[in-house]
Amino acid sequence: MKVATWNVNSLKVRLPHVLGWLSSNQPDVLCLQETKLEDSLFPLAALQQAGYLAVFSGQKTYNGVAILSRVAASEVVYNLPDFNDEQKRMIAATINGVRTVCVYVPNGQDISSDKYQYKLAWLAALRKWLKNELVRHPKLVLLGDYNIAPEDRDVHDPQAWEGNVLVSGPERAAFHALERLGLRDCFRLFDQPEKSYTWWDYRMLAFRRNLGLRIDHILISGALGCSRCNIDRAPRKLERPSDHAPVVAEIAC
DNA sequence: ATGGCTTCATAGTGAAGA
Repeated sequence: MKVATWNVNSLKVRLPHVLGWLSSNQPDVLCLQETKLEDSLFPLAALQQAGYLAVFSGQKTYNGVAILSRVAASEVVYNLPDFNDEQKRMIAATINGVRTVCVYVPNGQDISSDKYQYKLAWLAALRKWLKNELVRHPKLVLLGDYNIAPEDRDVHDPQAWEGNVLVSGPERAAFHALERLGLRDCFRLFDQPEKSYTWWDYRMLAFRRNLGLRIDHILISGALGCSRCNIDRAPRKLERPSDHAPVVAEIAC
């Protein structure tokens, strides 16, 4: 099963890119983040025409997540249970017998801000919920924009980023706590090119200079295997791109 | 260079992202 995750930074603006990417790559599942669309505006018809069904949880202006799939999704959960959250950042569904969890982890803005505390609380709630979810669904994949670069090699300039959100100790500890639930980072199961990133700032010609971070990830539970995982930089080269690139993995039961 | 883009809300600028 080919699965992918992509922070599209507005599905309204990026719909042509998404449709083009689906057509060229033919994934079984594509998780989207930052759709920035109310549910009533979700482009179901256009996606259906491309051969995909969708479940989604969106809001105006910010956040919003969706799971596109060739076959129907079941047992859909919207938002983290037991975590009071206005922001639409999680959707989970079972597809082909695999529990598929799509997340848009808070950015955190700055380690001194309330948003950083919200980010850490959100990650703790995610971990707590996943621990139970893994008991009920041993075959589980967690895809999304984690807004965490797990290691220094995931950062173009670790010194410049030191002390910043996305790389701080507590955020990385939260990522490794997910790994301690038995989840494995598909990307690091294989030899990968050095300086592999999934996000590049729109400013400073960052993409052209490859000044990026690897913050979008696909984690799989122990009951699943992975035969391939890569970052697709192609959509980042298009006109009016998202600032994130898709991550793709081939997983098997 | 505490930002050099981009999106979205708006109707001239400001928040937020990462």
